Amino acid sequence: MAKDQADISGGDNNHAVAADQLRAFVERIERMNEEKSAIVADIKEIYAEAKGTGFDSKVLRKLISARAKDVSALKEERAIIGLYAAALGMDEGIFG
Amino acid sequence: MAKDQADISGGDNNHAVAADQLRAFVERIERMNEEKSAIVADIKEIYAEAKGTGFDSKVLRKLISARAKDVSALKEERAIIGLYAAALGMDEGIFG
Amino acid sequence: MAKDQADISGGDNNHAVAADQLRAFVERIERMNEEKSAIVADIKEIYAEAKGTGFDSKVLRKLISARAKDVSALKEERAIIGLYAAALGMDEGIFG
Amino acid sequence: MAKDQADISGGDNNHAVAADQLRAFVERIERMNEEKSAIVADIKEIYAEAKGTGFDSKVLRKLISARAKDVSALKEERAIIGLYAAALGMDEGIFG
DNA sequence: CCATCTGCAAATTAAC
DNA sequence: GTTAATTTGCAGATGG
Repeated sequence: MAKDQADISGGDNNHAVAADQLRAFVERIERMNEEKSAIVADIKEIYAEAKGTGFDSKVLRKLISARAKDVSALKEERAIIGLYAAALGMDEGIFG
Repeated sequence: MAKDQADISGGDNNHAVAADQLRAFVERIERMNEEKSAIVADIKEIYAEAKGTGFDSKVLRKLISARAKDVSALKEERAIIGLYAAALGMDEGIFG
Repeated sequence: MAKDQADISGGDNNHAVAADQLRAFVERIERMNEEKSAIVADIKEIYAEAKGTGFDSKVLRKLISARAKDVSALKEERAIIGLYAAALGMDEGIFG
Repeated sequence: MAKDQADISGGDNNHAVAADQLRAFVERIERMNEEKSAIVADIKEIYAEAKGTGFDSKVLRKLISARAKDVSALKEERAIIGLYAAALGMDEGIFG
């Protein structure tokens, strides 16, 4: 077995070490997943609060996703310009 | 207009108030969305680190999602797929 | 068991009927999947041909996806306008 | 310019030729993309029909994707997950 | 409350 | 082999 390879195949003395490593990774990921779930719950709450204040949450969602898309659309546009510039042998740097 | 209803339509000065409220909600949600993205990126990093240590990240994901689910529900699902497979004369052993 | 429910649970005489139905659905889907794969392969071929003619396939892909996005962006825009119109109690029909 | 290179940059009359070629490639690809979309829609319809007949479409999807894969690879994967689960002291029964 | 549907995340797949 | 892109699958949200 390569030395940079975790051993979980059992039978020999590296077993425990790999199991501990595995457990550590699993715990870290599960901890982060919990944090993520908490944030998702918070976001849901804010939408509910907005709804209670009279805002249509569907419209609000569209608005926010539209704003997010504007940003990614801008990046996309620059990427396309860069590609065409490269295709034409231009210096892409001039676009910032 | 009901007093608990945000004003986003009228022709009076409540416009500004509703607009401020809306802006506040949008900012709060976008802030939380950024936090969520950061966490998702962190999780991705941990998987990468685990992979670098020799663990199979695909297997790791399946393991973690299995831990998040109810054991009896998992067994139940497998049993149903097994029934379908049997109806087709497939090797039922392959499901897990 | 409800009469509109496929029986794959075994043991009784509806077993064979449901198995035949299941097999038919599986075969239809797998047939369509094959067609889809053939089309995907064809598309790949066209890109290769374009590349052989001197076109940068990466640029070509960007061009085509940008054209596709223009169409969906228009639909999205109309959907948003419709939502706002509805929120304001307007007749959406006037937008076409 | 090499003679097998499409001209999308020069200042001469080959412009028109390259533009026509490009247009032709774009049209062919977009045509195929439409066909692909039609097939995808058809597949979706079949799943809906199967669901209407009482089959669980989620299970059906898993079944079909399993059929598309190599059986020994699937068994191998399950065995590895079992090893990981054992390292964590989980109930391995849910994987096998 | 269920069933449909959109939107997001993950897994596969292709390109380099 | 590794990153990037497409596609599939899932979960959450909305409307009946």
